[in-house]
Amino acid sequence: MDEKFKKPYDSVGTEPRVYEAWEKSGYFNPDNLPGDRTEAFTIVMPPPNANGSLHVGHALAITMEDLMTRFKRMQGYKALWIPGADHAGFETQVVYEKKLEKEGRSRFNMEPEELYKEILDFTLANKAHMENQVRSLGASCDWSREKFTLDTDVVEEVQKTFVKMFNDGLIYRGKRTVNWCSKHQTSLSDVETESTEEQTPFYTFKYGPFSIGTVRPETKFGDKYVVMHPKDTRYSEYTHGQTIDVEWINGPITATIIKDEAVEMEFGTGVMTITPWHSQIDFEIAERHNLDMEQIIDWRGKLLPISGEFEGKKIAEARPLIVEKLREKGLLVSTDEGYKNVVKRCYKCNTLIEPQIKDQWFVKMAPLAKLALTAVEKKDLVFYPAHEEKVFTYWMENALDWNISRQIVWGIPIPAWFKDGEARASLEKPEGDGWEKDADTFDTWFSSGQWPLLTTGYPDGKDYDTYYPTSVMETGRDLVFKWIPRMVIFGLYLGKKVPFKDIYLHGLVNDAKGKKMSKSKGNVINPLELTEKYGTDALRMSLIVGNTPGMDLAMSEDKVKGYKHFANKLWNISRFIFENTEGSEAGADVNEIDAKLVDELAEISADITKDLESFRVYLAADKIYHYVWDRLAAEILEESKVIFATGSEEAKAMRKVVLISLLSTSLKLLHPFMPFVTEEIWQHVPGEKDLLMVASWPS
RNA sequence: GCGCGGUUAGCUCAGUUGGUAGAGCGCGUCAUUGACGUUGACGAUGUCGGGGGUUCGAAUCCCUCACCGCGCACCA
Repeated sequence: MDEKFKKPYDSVGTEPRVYEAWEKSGYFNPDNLPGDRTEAFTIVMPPPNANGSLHVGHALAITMEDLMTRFKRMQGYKALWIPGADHAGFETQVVYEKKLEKEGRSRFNMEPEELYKEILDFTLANKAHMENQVRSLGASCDWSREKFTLDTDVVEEVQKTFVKMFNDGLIYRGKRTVNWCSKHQTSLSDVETESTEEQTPFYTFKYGPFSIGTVRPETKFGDKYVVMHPKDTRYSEYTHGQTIDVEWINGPITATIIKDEAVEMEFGTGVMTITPWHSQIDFEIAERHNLDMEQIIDWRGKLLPISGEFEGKKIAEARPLIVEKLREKGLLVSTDEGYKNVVKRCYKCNTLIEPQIKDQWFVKMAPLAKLALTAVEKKDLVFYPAHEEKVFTYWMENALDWNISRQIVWGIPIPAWFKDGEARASLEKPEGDGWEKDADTFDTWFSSGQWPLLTTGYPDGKDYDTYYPTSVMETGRDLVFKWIPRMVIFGLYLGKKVPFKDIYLHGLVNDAKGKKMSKSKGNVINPLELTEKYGTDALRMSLIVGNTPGMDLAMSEDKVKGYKHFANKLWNISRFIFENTEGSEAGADVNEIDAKLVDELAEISADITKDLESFRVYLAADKIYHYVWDRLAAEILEESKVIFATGSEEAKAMRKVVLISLLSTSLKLLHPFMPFVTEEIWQHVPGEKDLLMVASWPS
């Protein structure tokens, strides 16, 4: 028996050595796997954002994906797990801008090329760091197939997709309302904004013969349309298109009556004026009636000359002054301080989103969403937990056209060209003079939405036929309406098949008290500190056991500690077995009692297999844990002590054989969950030569 | 406002097709140098959120209410 079994299990000394052995074996790459393997099992790693360190949520994802891959690899599949990294356009640019800010710099004083170069260096350094963290979590992914969202071939394919969609009429250039962040100077998609309910004073002003309500007096300078419901009898004396002269903020204006059903008769006075440039609903009304639209607030969030004396003032500063002016003019009817309304903020900097009209590229969602809905109906997509299907369906049924233009440098350039109001999509500059390149980049989701295709070599790479569609998508629950639909849509549109069948969604990892981790609360747990202290296997078990899909997990250090004890328990079980079975090997005949022990474990193993195949990994892990501790250690080993002390030579010999068999099977069953300690012990099991990671699954 | 989830032991949570309530941690008593400084044995604590229904039987299925959490939202 090896001397090291006389000491407690040393995870720190073991893990890097074992990982190196795995990597050297080449088995992470399915092309090198032993045996005759025909069926593929593929997982694409949700590419972590290459702009920071891994958090516990990543550790959970890596663990889940790794255990699925290891299980299938042992079952004899061509198991492929493709790692990657995401440049994470806007996210990374925000991180980098904060860094610049600390250094007293600003991106607005930099040449775009210079900024791009700096962010690239920053990202690549983070990416390398992150990959090592993924390794330390035991990830058995095929590094030779790793992809980065800014790899040349990825960029090219993403751009081709844009051109194809443009030619298919699925992408259009449009002047439409966008979510504008005045701090970051870019438009944002709806999922990049956060809506919060806030208390804002609600003002009612006199507007000619009407009373109109608003929470945003600063947008009202150009309001020259007054809108009411066509069926509102209170205002039946006014007709659509009629003009009236009213006294307003900066003097008299001529207002036009508009009748539109978008107005709620019950709300306020049932009359409103509209600001099409700075409101989605107003924009829609204006479009229906072909009304003028005028910008009131500039891209920096300051008032334009139309505001007269308020020109150049920021909204927050101008609002009370405008209210005061209207009051002095006798136009303020009332102020409701307790009014609550929903405002949108930039999800990164919390700046109030200013709706603005801007020329952007939009993806026409309706026909694509329909593809996704059909796939759900046909059960081509299966959600774990099942109820997430409803969330997915809701989003697909209510999909708004998707703005994919971003006014930032950090991203994949949009291959589009403009000349005299004409817009073209093309990888090359169109023929003729005067074409100007679109300076915008794609929304990150436009590239990551194509990730299952791009990582498997769409459209004609060597892996594409074998590994697309992939088998499982494992990711966070919050991505069910952000990332999943986009992958499904691109998969169906480009690849003609759903990109994956099973969708496993894990919940959030919270702190021990169940509170969301955040830097400001100071309760963030660094996974690598836990692996140093308790071992990666212990961390992995603590993330899996009792963690049902879709449910949030409370992460307590005690739990991790408990599984460190378990790793050591397994270590000592092995020590006992190795000490008492010198010279024996599994495979010889056993008596009836011992055969029953083998059968018992075979039954448990079949049960665990079923759990794993049905994504009940939390049960599978718990079952093997209890077998090893409560059955193997507490009962079988104790009873073996008696046999070794007082039994016949024949009984002793048979018991030795069976103990090796039980240990060997237990190690296999535990391997997907606790790969390091099981692999380390496996190397000392008599008769086993190859790595445990490629041993065949017990049933 | 709409939607989704949760409510089970002190804490964190399991409970897969309805069949006399479970785990880990914590707590209490005792034992133990043992394959295990990280061990073992025994033990206590639950009207399974409230109410109603279906059923021979409900933590589990249906209805309803309450509270907690999350997501979405163009009522100015």
